[in-house]
Amino acid sequence: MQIQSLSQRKREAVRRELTVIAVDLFARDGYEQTTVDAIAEAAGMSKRTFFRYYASKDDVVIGKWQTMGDDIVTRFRGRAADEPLIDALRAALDVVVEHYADTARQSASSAFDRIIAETPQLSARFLYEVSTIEQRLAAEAAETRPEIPPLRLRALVGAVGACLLAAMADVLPEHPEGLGRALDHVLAETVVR
Amino acid sequence: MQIQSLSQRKREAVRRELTVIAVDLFARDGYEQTTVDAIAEAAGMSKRTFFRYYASKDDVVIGKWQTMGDDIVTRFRGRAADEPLIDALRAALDVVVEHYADTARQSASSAFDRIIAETPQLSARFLYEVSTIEQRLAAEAAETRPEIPPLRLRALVGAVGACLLAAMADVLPEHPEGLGRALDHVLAETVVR
DNA sequence: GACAAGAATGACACCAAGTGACAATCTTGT
DNA sequence: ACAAGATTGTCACTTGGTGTCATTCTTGTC
Repeated sequence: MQIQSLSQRKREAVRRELTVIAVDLFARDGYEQTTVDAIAEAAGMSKRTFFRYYASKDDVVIGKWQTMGDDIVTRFRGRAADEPLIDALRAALDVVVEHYADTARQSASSAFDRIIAETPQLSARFLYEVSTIEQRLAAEAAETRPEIPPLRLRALVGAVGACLLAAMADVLPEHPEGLGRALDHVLAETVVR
Repeated sequence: MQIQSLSQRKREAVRRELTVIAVDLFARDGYEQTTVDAIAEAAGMSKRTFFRYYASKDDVVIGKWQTMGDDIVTRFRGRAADEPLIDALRAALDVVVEHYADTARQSASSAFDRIIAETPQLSARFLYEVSTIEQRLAAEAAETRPEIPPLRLRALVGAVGACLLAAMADVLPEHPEGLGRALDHVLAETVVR
């Protein structure tokens, strides 16, 4: 099963390299202080070429959450339609839980998160990505569970998302591996089944 | 009780005028298509002066939610500490409910909302403002209700916020006056008391 | 291995959002 | 009327981002 062409794979490699370089600079000098010119120069390319790999400076940092969103939606789609909605959503969010449980990329991941948290512009973009994921999940759920009214659907998905964000804020800085447990706990505590 | 100085009041008047002019242009030509130069010219001032009244183009549209946030936090602060947290939050959100129930400024308000909804950049900023309000509410609640752990606090506030957003999306386009009822309904349905 | 088609790159000019600095003008209280 | 302080305009500048076009690489093919 060959999904990606060779050129696409190369493109992904360049994007990854660009991300590493950029995040390094962001961590060292701050996001706003780091110009796209500086990133491009550090990566040995022109500013114009940088923008052919990333549509904006934001995307370098936010990209991770776009792919995470795709994975979450995909996993949600794999759940049975007769499973209680909360459980299906919780299962889909294992994508995030597993991501943070992976100790290998832990330091890299926390660098991303710190940059996002420190930069209002990026925090806003991040919340927008989250809300996009929620919308996709709600749309998906509307098809598989037509008996649930849209308002209830949106609220439930949003509430579960809020629990994830709360758990992340509470747990990630100290013990990221405890995210799953924290999420289960807070979910049971605040969202009606 | 004179809180505002005369010059501050004048400043507010200019800001309001600027907002009206800008939102008109946004509604007519689109947010991104409308340059700050165009707004400033329409208002008879230089671009530089525009930026002395609003720190960014976004703020013209988002400003409403900043003051709304202040009002929500203020009203929350006025609730008794022994009131169940959900009820206190719900009461604070009456600021929003009342805002949309006011038929007078209804068309103006929906113009704002449409511009925000149509512009990803503004949607992101809007979500950021909402999360700022939630953080303020959580911080406030942490003081008055020290017995509730921070994680639970954040999750509850976030879940209530998600219900508000869901209710707004569901109800505002057709019957904005029904926001309060819809919020009560969805809140009872999805958030654990 | 040469060669043509197509993709990736660089260079350059351009636009729009902000910002800093400074001089000019307008409001004030006296 | 006048001095002090605030408001404004002008101008130059930085930065993110885009359109265009010529140049250079990659390719698959013969």
